[in-house]
Amino acid sequence: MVEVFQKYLADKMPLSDADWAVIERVCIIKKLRKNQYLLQEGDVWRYHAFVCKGCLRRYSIDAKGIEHILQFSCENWWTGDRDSLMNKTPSKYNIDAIEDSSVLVIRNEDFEMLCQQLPAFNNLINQILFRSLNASQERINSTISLTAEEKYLHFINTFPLLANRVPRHMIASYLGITPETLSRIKGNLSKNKQ
Amino acid sequence: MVEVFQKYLADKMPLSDADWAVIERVCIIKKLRKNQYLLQEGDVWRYHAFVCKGCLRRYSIDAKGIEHILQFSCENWWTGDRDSLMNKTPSKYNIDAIEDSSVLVIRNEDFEMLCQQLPAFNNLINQILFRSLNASQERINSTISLTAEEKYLHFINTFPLLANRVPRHMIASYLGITPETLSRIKGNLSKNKQ
DNA sequence: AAAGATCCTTGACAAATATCAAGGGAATTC
DNA sequence: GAATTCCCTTGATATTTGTCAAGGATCTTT
Repeated sequence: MVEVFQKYLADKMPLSDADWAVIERVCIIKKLRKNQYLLQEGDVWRYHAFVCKGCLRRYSIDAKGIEHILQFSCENWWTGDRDSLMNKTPSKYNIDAIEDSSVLVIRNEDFEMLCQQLPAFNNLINQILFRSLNASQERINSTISLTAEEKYLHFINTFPLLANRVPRHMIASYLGITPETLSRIKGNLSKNKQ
Repeated sequence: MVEVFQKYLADKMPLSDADWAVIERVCIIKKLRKNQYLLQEGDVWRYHAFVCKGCLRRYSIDAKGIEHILQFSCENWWTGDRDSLMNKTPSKYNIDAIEDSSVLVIRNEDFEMLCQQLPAFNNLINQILFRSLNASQERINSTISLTAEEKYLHFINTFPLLANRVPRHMIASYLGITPETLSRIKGNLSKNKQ
């Protein structure tokens, strides 16, 4: 499974055998069954996590017990809770597997060592941070400016494979609408397409 | 005006006279009048911008001509468009001043030089990035999980000074609701407080 | 000081979305 | 294979929010 990570890195940065040896040494593979937690609310998160296979979701549970999905992560995406990681505070989020998954995790101290020893790795991580931030800002923009229907269309255009892979009620949660509303939107779109 | 930036840096990292001399050399101060643009949609953004005095907002305009405010930035906050900056693409956003303001900008190539020459500066910038990302994620979470009233309460609790400083219709835009809805929410909250 | 522009609130009505309930089909578990 | 669970859709109704219009207060410009 670590080969997935190796290929991912090699696609994005120069990766010598020596570099890979340093990285491989600190990689830990976790296999998760469907519905199994990677992180539970209240725990302190201590890793950087890369999805080798499968799909995860990060969500919060509000005072009424309703789940709100903040993020999906499938192959080649990163997941975790940087706030808990950096501040060493209990996380407000849960991360669990939507299907059986394999996740590669690296402890934060090992990760920082990699960033110091391997400038190309550090640059890659900085780029990923930038892209994460930009994606977050773009998502805020679409969340405050689009109707529910526009949000759904934006989602299926942006993540077509994901849209066919996760349950509709989870997509609804991610979009901040109810499953019934999403069902009606899909019905309306089908009607108009004919 | 650059002293504001100097004090901000000194509060957050060790800052020798030599360090400050290197930084001061690449600082540019821009004075903006109320409503004057720092960035206009379609332009390519080329700076990192720090607000020394005043208040700015970053917003998009949708297909119907409606403004959606993504972010406010007042004293000691950073602003800009990293997507446009990094990809050298035309920005989808506008940034303008809500009141007369002074903004310190640094060209990206100078900024990168500072990050390379001054490790403490680089660390500070990384921390700021982390905090920006965490704040964005937290905002997405609250945007998909809270009612309009809860959003407003969250906003005035999180940014009490800002809430008294920017027009209500801009707060409504930032929260993704209409000014009329915000007015009714405020009225309801006043009624319930009695 | 007056005129004009902007901000904000309120009323009436419309539209979008949520809530609740029910039921059918598919997937999962035993 | 049967029972159970989960997923999804649909109908009816309630609630929240948006739209449009109007008017008063405040701020800005002349």
